[in-house]
Amino acid sequence: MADVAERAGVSAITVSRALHHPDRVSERTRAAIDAAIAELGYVPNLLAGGLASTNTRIVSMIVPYVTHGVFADAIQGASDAFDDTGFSVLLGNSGGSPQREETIVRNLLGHRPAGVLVQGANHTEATRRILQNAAVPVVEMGTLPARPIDMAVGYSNHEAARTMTRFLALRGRRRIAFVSVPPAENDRANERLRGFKLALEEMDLAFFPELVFHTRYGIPEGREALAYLLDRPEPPDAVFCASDLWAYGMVSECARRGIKVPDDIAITGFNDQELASETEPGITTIRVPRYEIGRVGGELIMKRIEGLAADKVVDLGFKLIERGSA
Amino acid sequence: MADVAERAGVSAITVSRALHHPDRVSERTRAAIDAAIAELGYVPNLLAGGLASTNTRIVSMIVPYVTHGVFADAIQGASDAFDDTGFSVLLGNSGGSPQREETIVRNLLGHRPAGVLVQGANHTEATRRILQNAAVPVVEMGTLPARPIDMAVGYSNHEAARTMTRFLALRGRRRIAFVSVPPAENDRANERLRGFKLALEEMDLAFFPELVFHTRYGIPEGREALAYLLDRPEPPDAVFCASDLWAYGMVSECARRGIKVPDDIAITGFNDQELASETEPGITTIRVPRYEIGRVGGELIMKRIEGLAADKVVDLGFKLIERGSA
DNA sequence: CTGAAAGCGCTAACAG
DNA sequence: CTGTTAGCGCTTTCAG
Repeated sequence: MADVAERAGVSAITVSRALHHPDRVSERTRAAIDAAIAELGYVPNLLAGGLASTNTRIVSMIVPYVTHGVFADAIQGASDAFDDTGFSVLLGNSGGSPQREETIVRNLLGHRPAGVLVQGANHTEATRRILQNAAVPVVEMGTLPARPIDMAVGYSNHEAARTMTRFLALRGRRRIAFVSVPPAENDRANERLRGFKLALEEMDLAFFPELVFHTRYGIPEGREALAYLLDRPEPPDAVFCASDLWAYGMVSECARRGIKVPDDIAITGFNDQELASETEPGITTIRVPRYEIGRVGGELIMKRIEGLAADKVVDLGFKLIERGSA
Repeated sequence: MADVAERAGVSAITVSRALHHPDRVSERTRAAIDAAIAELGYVPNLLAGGLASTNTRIVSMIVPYVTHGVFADAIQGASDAFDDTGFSVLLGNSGGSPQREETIVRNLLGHRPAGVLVQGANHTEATRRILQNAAVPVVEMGTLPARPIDMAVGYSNHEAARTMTRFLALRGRRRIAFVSVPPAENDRANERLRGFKLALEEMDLAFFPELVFHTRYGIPEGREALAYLLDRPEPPDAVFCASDLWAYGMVSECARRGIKVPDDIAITGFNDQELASETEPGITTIRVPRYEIGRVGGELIMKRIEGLAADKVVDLGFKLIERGSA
């Protein structure tokens, strides 16, 4: 910056001002500075700027996996929200472990981000404390936490699961299976299970522990889940899948086995990914605002950075998409 | 850090050493410092550290889209490569535009990353210059550029497309259609088209401009492409899809229309995404090292940061996966 | 509209 | 093994 200043015949602070508040600098000096910057290929050192101003253009974002379509969409949403603001996303992925999340949060906060976006509300107590003390806007994404760290944007996994389960019950289903990841790992999964159980209770249906199947994400895993469930002494007449991938595997496996969906068995998904409309019949599922969660999360952060008031908890809702598999 | 030093009864530099070179500090003072850090909840300011040492633990990564599975895998790979190193990924997404990429590169370099990972080799001249002058390791991912900026990791899109096209020709296909994004946008697409044309020539087959279809990524777009191609006066006997999504749409559309794959028409994909094995018949496609590209890219950066020699260009190869659709 | 001085929080280099 | 000094490149504050 000193070089630029010298070449433009001004002091460093004037260069700084030309960069951040072009209107506070005369047109002539600004032109000279711009020319000098271009000639020298000057790239401002954001570390120095951030240090001096205690004020960066970094937003940290922590997700469990980048490869899971739901989170990739959220990252894209946040990234888009920062378009043309000069803000960038500093990414961390926790692999779904609150312990790793804590390590990552600690590390990412070292970069003094202007805000933090974090997936879910399942944090260690230390993570909560650290984030609260960080004195930057924090958005928890994807759920509506009872006790938000700061802000949150998402939808109610509990209500979504409840809605879907009631839908199945109202269609006359009596033995509803539940397929999910191990709930200990994952607060979304927990919420969905709670909503599922509540709906069963409300509809006077029994909960069958032997019809609960935990597995990893994936289409083949859906097939395995179906095989397992059909092997029970009393198989289910419906399956609530907590992800479309499993539902896809099941519907395609049913086609292969000649099992009629939804006549013989109803199958529902979750997330409404691109796949969900590709089976025959299409998968009845819950559409969630994957991209919008990241986008609105980013916007909430930006609002607060600009000193504006921002909502504490934004419920983006969900939608039951009926396609034929239930 | 001053507070920590005071509380531990040492100077700031000793705290710094305890953090970065624990073995250069006596066990007692280290314990005292660790205690002080824990009590105070001290989070080191990486901006100050980076400024003082001209040495950050940030690696910038620029991809066209986060939501495209291929790039999401690469991000995950790079992120995993940095596990337990304290390095983080600073993400930029260009939307596929070299012009936007230039803006992003400029911005991300301001954070003085220790390395840069960038998708593809299709950059503006200014981007090339800026990256070369940045004096940090740079890895171009996903292609094997003729004129790499610094390092590269990927596979030959040209050879992959050529291999697949020859495969179709050897199976007796004569009128091979080509479905891709508009090539101007995208160097991978360009490379694939070149490989496709070369193979046609080698196999004494004609290239039919009317059998080239450009569209966006997506399953429905695959269906549209198929409809278009079947509507030609002389329809193709094979379709080379530059992405599995289109191939998926086509194979499922063929099933719907009662067209026999591969007897009536052969269909091939590219990337080997999860979908590719889900159609009936499965999609014959090119498996590319999506995750490994990010992973190895990250490792190359790390090697160079550690002062080790690193390969200039790493060819991770590709593999033709034969599944039945061709 | 422009500048001088001071300092952001840390680490390199040198000393002891 | 520990400390002192100086300075990284920028912005804040206060002047002019």
